[in-house]
Amino acid sequence: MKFEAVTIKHIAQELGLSTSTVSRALRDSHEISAATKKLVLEHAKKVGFKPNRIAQSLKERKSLSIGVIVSEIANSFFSQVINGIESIAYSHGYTVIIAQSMESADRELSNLEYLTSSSIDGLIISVSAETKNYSYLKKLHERGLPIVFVDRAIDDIETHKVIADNFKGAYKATKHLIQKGYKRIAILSNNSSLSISQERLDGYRAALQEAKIPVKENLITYCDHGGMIYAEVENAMKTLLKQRIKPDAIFAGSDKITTGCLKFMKQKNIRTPADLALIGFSNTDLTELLNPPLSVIRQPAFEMGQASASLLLSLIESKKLHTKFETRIQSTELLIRKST
Amino acid sequence: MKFEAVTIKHIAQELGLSTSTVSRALRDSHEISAATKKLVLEHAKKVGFKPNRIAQSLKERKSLSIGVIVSEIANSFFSQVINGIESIAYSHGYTVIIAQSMESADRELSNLEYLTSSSIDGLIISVSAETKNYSYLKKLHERGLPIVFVDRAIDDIETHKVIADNFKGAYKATKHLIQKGYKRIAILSNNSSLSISQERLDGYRAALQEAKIPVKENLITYCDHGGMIYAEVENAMKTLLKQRIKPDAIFAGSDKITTGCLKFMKQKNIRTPADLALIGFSNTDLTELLNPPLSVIRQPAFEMGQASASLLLSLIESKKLHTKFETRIQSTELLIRKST
DNA sequence: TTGTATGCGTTATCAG
DNA sequence: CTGATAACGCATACAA
Repeated sequence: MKFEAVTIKHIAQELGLSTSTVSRALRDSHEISAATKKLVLEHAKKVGFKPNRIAQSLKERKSLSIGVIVSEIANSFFSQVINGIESIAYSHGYTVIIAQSMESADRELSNLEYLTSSSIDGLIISVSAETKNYSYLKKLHERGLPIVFVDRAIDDIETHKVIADNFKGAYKATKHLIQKGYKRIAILSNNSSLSISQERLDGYRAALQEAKIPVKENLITYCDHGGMIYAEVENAMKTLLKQRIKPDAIFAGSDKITTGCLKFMKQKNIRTPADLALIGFSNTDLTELLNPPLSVIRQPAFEMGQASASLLLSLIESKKLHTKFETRIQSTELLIRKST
Repeated sequence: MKFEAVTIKHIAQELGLSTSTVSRALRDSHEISAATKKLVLEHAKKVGFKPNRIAQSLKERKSLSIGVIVSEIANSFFSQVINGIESIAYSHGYTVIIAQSMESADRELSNLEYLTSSSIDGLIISVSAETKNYSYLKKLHERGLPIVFVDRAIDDIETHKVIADNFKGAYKATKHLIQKGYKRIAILSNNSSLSISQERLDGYRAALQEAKIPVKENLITYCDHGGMIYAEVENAMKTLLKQRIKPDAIFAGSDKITTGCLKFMKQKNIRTPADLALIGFSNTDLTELLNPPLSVIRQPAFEMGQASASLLLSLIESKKLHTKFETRIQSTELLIRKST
């Protein structure tokens, strides 16, 4: 900050003490007399002293701050995750530094370099859909940076991963559609290189196979940026609807894809479920207000954020980030609503 | 970060140079020979040198980071604002530190104290609905901390304020309801101590007065936490609907209040606009997908975030934060949709 | 063109 | 119990 802040030195001068005495008094050291402590503490409060965290960080080699990289803040799933992270971090005296990759591997890398130039104690990341080369991230981890993955993880890096049960979510959603009598269930998947996409596809396939419905490859489409670009969804839908035998139900593989589908269907005047059934991942609470309300798979985003932050803080404090590695899975709920 | 990072000192030793030479070479100083520069730069790249931002901050007395305090991250309006802020900050090499007040004055103060302990170069804040005492904020500003208000400002503090045209937005929305023939238009306002609430109420009153419709105080209700607590909205709605002469239209004064109203009406099976018309502030794109689509007043949240960040950065760089003070108003759009 | 010394604010070590 | 001093990593005024 530009403005003149009160430092330990000022207090020391004004009180005729040494900086070390003041420092110790402020930290409530046992080797300082009660009288001096009282004097220093009262004066410090009076002049509004706040220890300079930057100087503390430099000395202690930690910053009491954690970095968070998500694909997009203005995405209800991620904003809820961040909310959870912030709530835990706040209660432990940590600052949260936010960056967004906008699904770009370049931006992700640049954010990574920036955040890790000795200014964060740990990192929570949901990798971008575009990321193929994670050697930099891996190197950071090997060099000792505590990392926790949330939602989108990299299997190669052995650390905590906080992921919803994507397989089960997708399985249940698909099964639900099957039970409703739908036979030609198409899926608009997120980028195929993401682990969550694979898990969701697996769940989708499993449900179909269980019902002895053949998995048709032409009913599987991909939105490489997770629907962040509406045209992706539009193209996928158009392709699907152009086929000789059209799908009778759609399974949307991400939050943005779900809203994209809704938008598309609205535009084309395709009613759900009458003309085409729709189900998808979604974390916005407005889906229940639609008419008819939309059944969705909701991820426990807030809780996932909280879990990631707790795990990260424990990694930071224990410093044993390679020894006890575990994956936490939190379950996803399928919210069945009238429409689908 | 815990792991051993490469410092200037290491490079200097390995190259048999002094730290100052290395430092200057890295900063491309003109007083360093091309040969040395090349040597240093190449070696630095090879060993993956990243300047320690904490040390730089301590030295330069600035941190290249800005603090952001909003009431709640997982609120579409604010997450869009943050998105805008981050996009500008990123392109200027600044880090964004996020904190949320959850509409609590206490949390706001504690966040403020934390962020300003010499670790941010400037602050963008949307004050909490609960905040009455802003003396701490004012003191910070007087002591030289660059501040920009976004959406919710404090008039007393003379600095940039990025605010949508709330008066016009509310005026247009109310006028629209009047033109549709509604006569008993109720308003669910945000906390009355917020400037935006007053502006919106003024717009509401102006439209009514222009149409010679008397302003009835019993049609004006307040949700003190801006609808963050659903019970607030529920109570307000129940109160309104219990009156002898019920309102025929509702004007919701914030994002959360709007969704709260939608939820309430859904629960009680009150159709809009058939039973009760609804219009409100909202920044979620799902409102257009409702059936019928909901007319809303949308704030240019992303742009407001961008504007705040630009203004803040100019304040930080010019350092003349008290000399040229101005308020930027960005207009709000009223999205007229089928339903209302 | 390069090196030496100093300080940013804090804490820790070592004396006193 | 308290004080002087060094150190964290970097940048710069001052010497050379």
